[in-house]
Amino acid sequence: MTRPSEITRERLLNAAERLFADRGYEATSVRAIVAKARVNQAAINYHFAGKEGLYREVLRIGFRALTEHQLGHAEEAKAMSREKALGEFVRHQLRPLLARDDLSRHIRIFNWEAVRPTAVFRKLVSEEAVPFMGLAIDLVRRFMPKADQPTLTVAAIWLIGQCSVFVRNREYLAVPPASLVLDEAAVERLAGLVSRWAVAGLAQPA
Amino acid sequence: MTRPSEITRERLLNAAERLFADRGYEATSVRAIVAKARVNQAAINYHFAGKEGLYREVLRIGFRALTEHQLGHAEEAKAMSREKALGEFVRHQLRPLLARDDLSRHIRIFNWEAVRPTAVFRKLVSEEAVPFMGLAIDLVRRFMPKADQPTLTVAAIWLIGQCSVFVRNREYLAVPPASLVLDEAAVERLAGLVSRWAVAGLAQPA
DNA sequence: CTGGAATTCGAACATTAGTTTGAAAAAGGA
DNA sequence: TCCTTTTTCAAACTAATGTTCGAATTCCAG
Repeated sequence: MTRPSEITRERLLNAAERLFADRGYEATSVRAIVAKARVNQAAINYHFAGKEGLYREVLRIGFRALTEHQLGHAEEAKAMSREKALGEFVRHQLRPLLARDDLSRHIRIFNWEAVRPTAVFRKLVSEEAVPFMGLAIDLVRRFMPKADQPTLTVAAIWLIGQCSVFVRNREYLAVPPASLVLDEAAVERLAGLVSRWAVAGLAQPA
Repeated sequence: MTRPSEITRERLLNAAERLFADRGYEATSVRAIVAKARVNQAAINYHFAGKEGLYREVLRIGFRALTEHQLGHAEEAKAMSREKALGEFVRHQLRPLLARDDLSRHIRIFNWEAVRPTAVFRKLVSEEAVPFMGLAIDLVRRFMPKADQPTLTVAAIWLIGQCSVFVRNREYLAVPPASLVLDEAAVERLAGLVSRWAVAGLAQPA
């Protein structure tokens, strides 16, 4: 495990994660990545055997971080009321609106995948059998304990959909007609609104 | 207005509309379009002055068809209860899940634009000042008559978001874990679920 | 040190993209 | 029919993409 090569690897992963989060896989060129990482053109192919390999690695890191983050919160979520747990979930999903950290970037990359899944992503999901929607399904189950699996899945997709629409349209929330400021207070308010609406929908009698 | 050239134009518009609806603007190549339309490579540039021009025309047609369709239903919507009106709106938004007609393709193209607006789209919207979300805002206003404009806009985005997530992920609803069949009855059921959930969210006291 | 392996580098490669070109063909009014 | 305009066509062009190449450089155990 030599040191200098690790630096190049790390820079590539870092730069790629940001660009993929901003523009998605296809719209991100290897030249843009190596420029941002300030490494040589051929570095991606040397270290990751191509653009796909680099993306696969970025996805893997994202998977790990997200599942870790979720597992870390799964226990406390169980202790909360279902309403509070859903509120936390929504707040977590809307995090990219405010923060520019690793976790937000991972969520944004997965939002791109929700729009048009890449072959890399689908393969990775099938291989690692990641419980991608597991948390969301567990969550909605607490509101609909007697629902069947398809209904639960639909409800989970529905829940995720109403969060991701804001994340994806981030830039357009700030301009008219929405004209949101998107500071901490505003995102908090937004999370509160969406949570209340979602809870009301899920909690109603079937 | 000569006749044979109109045929080529029409074939291009038709083929382009389908491909843009399936894959979005960037992922659709002019070579794919001319192949599907069975016209010459240079035809797009001759008739529409480039790929962008062709797309602009497709968008214009979509705008017109959708606003017409909406205006046609606006009157009856006002006569309905707000719950019924929202149900119709959701059913309309989910139409691409089932039908493969013009209207569905237009909705799907605008779903692509909701993900990552093209320059063409933004220019067209600003030029023609299309009341794109007007109907959705009117709709949610009936549930929240006292809300301010930003809140109404957020609610409208929220409503559209929870429909479009299903349209965009159409292919993945059919496979596990969702395993939906997506026949007429299933889409009807889905529209019913989403409507009820949305109504419950919007109708609750602020 | 030092010699072989690992890594970096600039250049070139093959492919695909949208567009342009100029000649050929078709169309249609006089 | 003739002649001009419109439309089609095959081919080439320019730019951008991901990848490969071989030489140069750096690294590090012996």
